[in-house]
Amino acid sequence: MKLESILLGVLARHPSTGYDLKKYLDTHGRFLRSNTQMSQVYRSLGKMEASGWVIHTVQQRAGATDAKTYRITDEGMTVFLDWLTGPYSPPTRFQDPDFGTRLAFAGFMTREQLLRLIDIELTARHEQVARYRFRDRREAVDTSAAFDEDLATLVAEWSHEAGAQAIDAYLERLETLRRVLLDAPENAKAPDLLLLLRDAR
Amino acid sequence: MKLESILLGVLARHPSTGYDLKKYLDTHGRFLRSNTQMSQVYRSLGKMEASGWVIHTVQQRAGATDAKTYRITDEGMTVFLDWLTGPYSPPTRFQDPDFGTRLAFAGFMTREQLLRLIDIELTARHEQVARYRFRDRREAVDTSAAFDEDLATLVAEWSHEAGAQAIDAYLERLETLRRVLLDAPENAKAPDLLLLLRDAR
DNA sequence: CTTAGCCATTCCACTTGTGGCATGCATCGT
DNA sequence: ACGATGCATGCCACAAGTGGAATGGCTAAG
Repeated sequence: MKLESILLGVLARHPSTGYDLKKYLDTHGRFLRSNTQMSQVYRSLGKMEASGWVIHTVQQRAGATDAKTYRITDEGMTVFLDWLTGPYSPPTRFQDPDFGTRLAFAGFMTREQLLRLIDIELTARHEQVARYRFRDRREAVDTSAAFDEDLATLVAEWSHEAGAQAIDAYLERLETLRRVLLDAPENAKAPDLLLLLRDAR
Repeated sequence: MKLESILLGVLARHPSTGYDLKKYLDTHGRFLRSNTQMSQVYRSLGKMEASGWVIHTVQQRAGATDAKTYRITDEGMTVFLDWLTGPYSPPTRFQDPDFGTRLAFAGFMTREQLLRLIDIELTARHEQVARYRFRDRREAVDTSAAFDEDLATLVAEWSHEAGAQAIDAYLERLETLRRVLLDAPENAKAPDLLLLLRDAR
C-alpha cells in the first residue's frame, strides 16, 4: 500500500512507465523510500492494474523492448485521494517517511486538509517528546562478551542529544509551516507564500 | 536480518523473553524500528533458535503462561558481531535507522571500527549533498485532476529546506562525534568523554 | 571498437512484515 | 465488582519487499 500510494501520486500528476517511476523514486522521491527495486515497482504496477487503479498503453520502440505507459484511472484517483486525505496515524519514528510522503502530494489537498494532517503529526510528536524526553535512558546491563561501557555511554549520550535536537528542529519547522498556512490570505499565490515562509523563519 | 540484528544485540547484553524484547523495541529501541508486532518478534526468535543463534530456558510462572528466557549462543554472537562490524552500505534516506542501529550497539565495537563506520556514513552523505543540493527540484507537470500548484510549491520548498537543514545538522553532529573519538585519549573514561562531547558542541 | 550506462520489462524464490485472533493470570485503580 | 493494562506466548493468512538473473537495443565516451 505504501509504495502503491507513491506510484499513484506520481501517476496522478503525469503518465509514466515503470522505469520512469523507478527513476522518480531514485531522484525526486529519494526521501520517500530507500533503495526500491525495479521488480517491486513493476509488480505493484501489475497489481494496481488488476485492481483497476491504473491502465497502460504500449509504446513501440523499434527494436528495443516495448515501453508501457501507465496512467491513473478515476478509480485509482479515488483510492489515492482516500489514502492521502484519510486517517493518518503517526509511526513511532518521526523520521519515517509516512508524513513526508503525504506532504509530497500536498497539491492534491485543500489547505484545511493539510492543516489537519499537520496538527495530527504535531500533537503526536509533542506528546512523544513529553513522554520520553526526561526519561531514564539507562539500560539494565549484564553483558557477557566484550562490551566497552565507556564507548557505549558516549555514543548513547550523543544519540540521545542528536535525536532530541533533531525532533526539536523538526517540530519548530513544522510549526513554521503551520503558521504560514494559517496566516496566508486565502488566495495567496506561490511567490507570496514563499516570501511568507522566508519571513517566518 | 534487520530485526534479528537488533534482537541479537539486545540478547548480547542480557537474556530476555520475547515480551522483554518487544518492550525494548517500544521504549529504548523506539528509534530503531517503528511499530513492531509481537508476532514478528516471536517468529524471529523461533527462526534464530532454529539457526542456533539463541537458546531458551523455560521459567514456570505459577498459573500463568510459562515464560521463555532467550540467551545468545557463541554462534549467535559471531553472527551479530559480523553484522555489526561487517560492511555497511548507507541507505538512500539518511533518516533510515540502519546507521543508528549500529550505533546503538557501539559498545561492542572498538573505537577504530566505530570510526570506520562513521567515516563511511559521512562520506556517503556528503556525496549525496554535493549531488543533490542545488539540483533542479521542478517536476514535469501534466496534472489532470485538481492540483493546487501554489500549495504544492510552498510545501515542496518547505520540505526541501527542512530536509537540507536536517541533513546539515546531522552531518555537523556526526562530525562532532568523530572529532571527540579522534581526540579523546586512548584510555578516557565515560565522564571525561561526556565532557569532551559537551565542549565540542 | 569496446565498454559502460541508460532504457525497459519480466520472472522467480525467498524472506519479512502486517494485522488480527486466541488464551489466561495478576494487578491496580475506580 | 469491573475493566483496563501488563505479562506472556502462539498461530494464521496474507501483503510486501529483497536480490538476482535474463534479455536486448541505444548512445556516448574513451
